[in-house]
Amino acid sequence: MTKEKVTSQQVAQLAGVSQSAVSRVYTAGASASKKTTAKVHKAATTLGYRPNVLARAMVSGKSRIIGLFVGYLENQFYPDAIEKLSTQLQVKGYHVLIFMASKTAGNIDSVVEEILDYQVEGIIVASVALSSQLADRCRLAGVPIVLFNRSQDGEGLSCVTSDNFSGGAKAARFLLAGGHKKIGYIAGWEGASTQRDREFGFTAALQQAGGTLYAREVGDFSMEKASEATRRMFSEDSPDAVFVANDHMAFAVMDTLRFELGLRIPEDVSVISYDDVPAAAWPAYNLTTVRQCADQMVQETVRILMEQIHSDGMQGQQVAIGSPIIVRGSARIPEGWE
Amino acid sequence: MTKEKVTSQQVAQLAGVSQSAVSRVYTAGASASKKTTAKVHKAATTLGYRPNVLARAMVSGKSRIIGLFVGYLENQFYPDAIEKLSTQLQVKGYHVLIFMASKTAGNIDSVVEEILDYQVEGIIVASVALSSQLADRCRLAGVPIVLFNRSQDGEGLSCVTSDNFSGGAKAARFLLAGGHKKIGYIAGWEGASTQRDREFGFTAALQQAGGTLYAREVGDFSMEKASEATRRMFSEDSPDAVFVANDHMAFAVMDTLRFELGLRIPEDVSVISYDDVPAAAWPAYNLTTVRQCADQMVQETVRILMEQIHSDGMQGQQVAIGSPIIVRGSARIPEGWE
DNA sequence: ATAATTTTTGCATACGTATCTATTTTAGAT
DNA sequence: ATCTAAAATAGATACGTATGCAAAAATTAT
Repeated sequence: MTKEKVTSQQVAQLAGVSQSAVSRVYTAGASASKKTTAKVHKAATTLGYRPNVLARAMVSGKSRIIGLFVGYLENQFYPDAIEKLSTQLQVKGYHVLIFMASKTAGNIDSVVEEILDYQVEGIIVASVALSSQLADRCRLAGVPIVLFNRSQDGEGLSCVTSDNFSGGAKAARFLLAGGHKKIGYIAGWEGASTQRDREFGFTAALQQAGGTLYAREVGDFSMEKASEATRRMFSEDSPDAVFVANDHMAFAVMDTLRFELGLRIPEDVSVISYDDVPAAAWPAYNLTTVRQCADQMVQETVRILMEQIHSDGMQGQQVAIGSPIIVRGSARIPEGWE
Repeated sequence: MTKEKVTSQQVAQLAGVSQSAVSRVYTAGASASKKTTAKVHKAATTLGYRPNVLARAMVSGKSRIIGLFVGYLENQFYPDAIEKLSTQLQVKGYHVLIFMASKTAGNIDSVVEEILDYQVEGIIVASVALSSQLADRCRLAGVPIVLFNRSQDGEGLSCVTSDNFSGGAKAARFLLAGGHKKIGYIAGWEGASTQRDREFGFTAALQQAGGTLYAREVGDFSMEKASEATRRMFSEDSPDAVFVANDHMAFAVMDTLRFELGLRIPEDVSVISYDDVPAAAWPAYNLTTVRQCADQMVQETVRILMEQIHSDGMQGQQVAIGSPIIVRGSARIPEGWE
């Protein structure tokens, strides 16, 4: 490889100025006369010079890198979020270094260390739980963390979620208003705050209406396990409606209900879930679901992260974005539902 | 933020050795006695020291960063590939800095410049075409490029694709063997090599069998446009089979055929496509499709990239991975198909 | 025109690490 | 124990940039 590294030194020489002058031309808010700026720019373009971000990071302490720690991308919600996160951060001059938690030999701890090795200015953790030890480690290193789509009590960590509790409650009220009496729930992975809060909200609203959960199975946010959960739940005394903890599982649930158990949706059983990923709108599923507004969640995540980066010792912020129910055709629509 | 930066200098002091000794302990293949190594490790753990990747990058010229340039993540094939790419590179000690091409204000050129600013050791370009000017720019900077799921003639660029030509031909032969006479094609974005090669292979196999394309519409790899294309194609003299340039569009095509046009699949019309993304296996679609083996493609991509990084002035390599047809239920299965 | 400011500039240094060089220590051979 | 070869070490330097400081130039006020 023909490494031709153009440095500020070379530009300075060609432009007939000092290296520091070149640096100042490329540093926002530094003083440089119009004449020098012009000379430097001309020399820079002829040489094809661009500042080395890494060298800049060394001396300034600002790497312009955000570490993104993500568990898996199978659930469409995450690629969608990554795309939005990356795009928004790109606009602000930051870039995303991605770290997969999943199939790595190393455990979560070692991945966090790897992130810190890159001197990231902030970390976004999506769909992964962080030990308080790791959180402390980052705090000590002065690297702010924002949890995306997970909340965590007691750590003072910033997090952005949808309002899972009220979203779950909305799902319950929708099914109740539709006249359902035997309502089941297929849970996600029980270690997840999203799972917990959605279920709490759902059962709370059921109980408030004098109802109770008719059946419950666990699908672990996996399609395969959701299918199995569905088979168990509908082996006898089938529910007439089921709330699934996220869309990703709901697709498996619907497929199992229709193609294995021969049930019609929503005539025989109503299905409602959570997220509103793109596929939920596909006619094959036409899924009634509680929308998790990725745009707003991303926006808040970026906002908090920027605030934490630019101010010292910020308090953690917990944000929950409103989650509207999107009525489609997979669940019986209550009479006069506006 | 309480910035506590632990440096090799501090470790050296605590361990009672020189800074260069600390460096050598953390550098593979450098000489350090067992005693020193032990002392350094002890001091490092008490202080919580880890080498600064950026500083290391400065002097060694190795950033351990791979730039990933990606167009959009809506098509499930890409998140899947990203996950695999990131995981494999992570194992090799590299990490992925992601750049979205899509909704950025800046054009492709400026994004490539941004990538180079980070002194990446290599670039993977997924689903984006690169001007020869940009390719030259990277060559000049000594940064190897591998095109993922795109090929480009005449540039000497490395690329990894599936064997789109033979894959397209397989699709044609499958439909022909199924007795179809009126075969349509819904094309992807016509600037894409994948689109072109799949169509070439498909029509070549049709012609070899004495057949010809009955209808052709363009869907631009977008679900919405694919739906429109389907409506046009089936407005009169409907085909009895259709090859769709990728799964992502095929879902829209199937939904349109079933829910708008009231056609049964495969009884009224056979649908076959390309990629085999996870959703293709979902019972709602149960799509017969040509598999693009993401695992092998990723493996080859990483292999080529590593070769280019570790050897000077490598020739570009073009790899096409075999693409088997995955028979499911969306297209009539020929008699006696093995 | 001179003095008082402000702006611009070059020089030197620092960021945290790897690596070259010369020196010292250790091990091996006699 | 002495000499030789090998291994380990400390010191110095370099990577490419930003920035504090003092000097120089440009601007403004008198």
